[in-house]
Amino acid sequence: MRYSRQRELILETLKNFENHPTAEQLYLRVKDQLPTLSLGTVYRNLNLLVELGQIRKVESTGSASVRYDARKDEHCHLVCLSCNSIIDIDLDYFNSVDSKIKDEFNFTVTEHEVVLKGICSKCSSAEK
Amino acid sequence: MRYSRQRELILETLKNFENHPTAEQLYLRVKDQLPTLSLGTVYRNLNLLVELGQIRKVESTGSASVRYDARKDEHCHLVCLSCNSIIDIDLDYFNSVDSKIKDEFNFTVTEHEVVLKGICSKCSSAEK
DNA sequence: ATAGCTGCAAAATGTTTGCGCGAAA
DNA sequence: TTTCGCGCAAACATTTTGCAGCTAT
Repeated sequence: MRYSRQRELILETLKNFENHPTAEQLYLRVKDQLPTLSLGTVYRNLNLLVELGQIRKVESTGSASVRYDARKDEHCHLVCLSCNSIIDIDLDYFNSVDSKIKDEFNFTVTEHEVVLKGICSKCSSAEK
Repeated sequence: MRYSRQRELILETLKNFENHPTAEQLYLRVKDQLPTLSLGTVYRNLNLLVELGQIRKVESTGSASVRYDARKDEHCHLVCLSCNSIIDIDLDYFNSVDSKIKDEFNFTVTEHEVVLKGICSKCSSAEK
């Protein structure tokens, strides 16, 4: 794979993102530093980076578009139904589940997509 | 809500589906019995039934489109990466997780979206 | 020099919606 | 008779793709 400034900036910007942005949000922010950037390039590079295992997709967030996550390791997401923020949490809880599923269903788990939805602490204190 | 033959057939057909069909797949099958049916109606009714809690959406399956599930209660899905079949399993594993998350993050979990991907027993025996 | 990557625009895909008609109450 | 739901088609939103030119190697 050849170097490209676009890809470098896309990855860099994703890493520095406070949230888990959509392709569009990422596009807008990278565009500030590289105004000729096109949205197609963002999609192409995000797909590439996912294939390379350098970033991850976050699905099931309720939003229409896929969100991206610069964390490489598998983890869970808490999605706040009120403010739509996403909190990352570790996944140790599920280590035991895989072998149980292997025993019971003879199904070999290789990937976990876990999204728990609810109300975050900020929203639950604000909501009274 | 007013009765409609379309909605009745859509729900009925979903219940009898062997898989977890997409809106399109459901549309094609219901159309056999009601050839004037339109795809828009299928979407409208599926959304309605989800709101009423009579069916569920299955997201994160890797497929581009949402799949629907006639099971009303929360449960987990095992998605086979080889044959794309989806297996339903119960979710007792996670009951303990919610309170842990409440303690640790003060986040109140109300919905679980859990998809575990891997290789099903049929595919793992076929694949050698 | 020559792949490979980009920008652009068009296409593809999945889902929603406005409208006028027909059907349920 | 009065709504509500339908069929149809157009609109919409997101993502992918073909192509011609530019850029890293």
